[in-house]
Amino acid sequence: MRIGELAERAGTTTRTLRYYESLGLLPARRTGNGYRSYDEDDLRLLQQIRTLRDFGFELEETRPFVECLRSGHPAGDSCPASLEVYRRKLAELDECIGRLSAIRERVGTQLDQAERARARLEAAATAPERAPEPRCELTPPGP
Amino acid sequence: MRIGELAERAGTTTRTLRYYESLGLLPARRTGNGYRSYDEDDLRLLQQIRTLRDFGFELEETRPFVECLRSGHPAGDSCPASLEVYRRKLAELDECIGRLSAIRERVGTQLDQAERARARLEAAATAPERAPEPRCELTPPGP
DNA sequence: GTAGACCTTGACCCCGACGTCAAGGCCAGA
DNA sequence: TCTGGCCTTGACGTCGGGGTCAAGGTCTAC
Repeated sequence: MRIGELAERAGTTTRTLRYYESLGLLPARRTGNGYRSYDEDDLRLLQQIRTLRDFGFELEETRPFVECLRSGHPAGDSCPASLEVYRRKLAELDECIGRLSAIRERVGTQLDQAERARARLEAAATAPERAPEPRCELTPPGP
Repeated sequence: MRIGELAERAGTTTRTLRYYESLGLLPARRTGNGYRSYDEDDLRLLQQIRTLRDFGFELEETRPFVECLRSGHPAGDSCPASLEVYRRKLAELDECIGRLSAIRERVGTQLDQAERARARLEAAATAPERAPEPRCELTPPGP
């Protein structure tokens, strides 16, 4: 199948497939006229990539899974390297959730205090204290 | 005081202050020779901005707090607009934490299954199911 | 008068994962 | 033959929050 069909079947765009190819993540064979040519196995690789991306994996982190599938394993996570990525991701998720929860706590406290201050029609205290270094990206997915 | 001193006292850089000025977030007066000139109030505004940024607020989200302080209120969160931002942020945090927790769950499950499959020396099942649309940025803060 | 420590604006660079042209090649149907 | 729909490569834009020059102006101390 050609690039347009693969993109459609995987629910993505041709631009994305060319980008993956440029990373060496999903190389394509070529037909006589230079068109990219894909088969059902490529679709499976692509689905693996998209699935992991939906889980918040970076593209580079999907590479072990793709390699694993390509080397004949039945699932992308049948290989040790993939399991290692899973574990790293779990740790990352835990840390991120922990940070966000701590911030949530502090923001909630600030809101409570500020609301009470307004309710009492009193001047609020000074600015909130400086947090040590809590940064996880919070921005929701772009349009 | 001039830009260098303000930057140092706030623990940031002159570049950052010029950037904030370009956004209209922290405008500066000018002395005769064109140098930027700041006072203690500007330091307070800047501290408010940095504090909120440490909480993961985007710069635009700090604007209501800064406006609030500039209009004479004792704290940046003394104004309704600021409280509104607090509430939005709380909702955002809750959603983000929820998403990440759900993903954590799924990744954990995947890992368990894959590990058990390997332990049994059996082939794992097919690729993990497609998640609906769970994207929070997970990347840790840059260096 | 001159070093050097500050300041000015302008411009380009970074990250990730693509989106969005632009200019042109290939192929099928009417 | 021509139109329209695919495909190709290449190059630039996006977003946030600044970093990092470069070329030059200003002030203070010696």
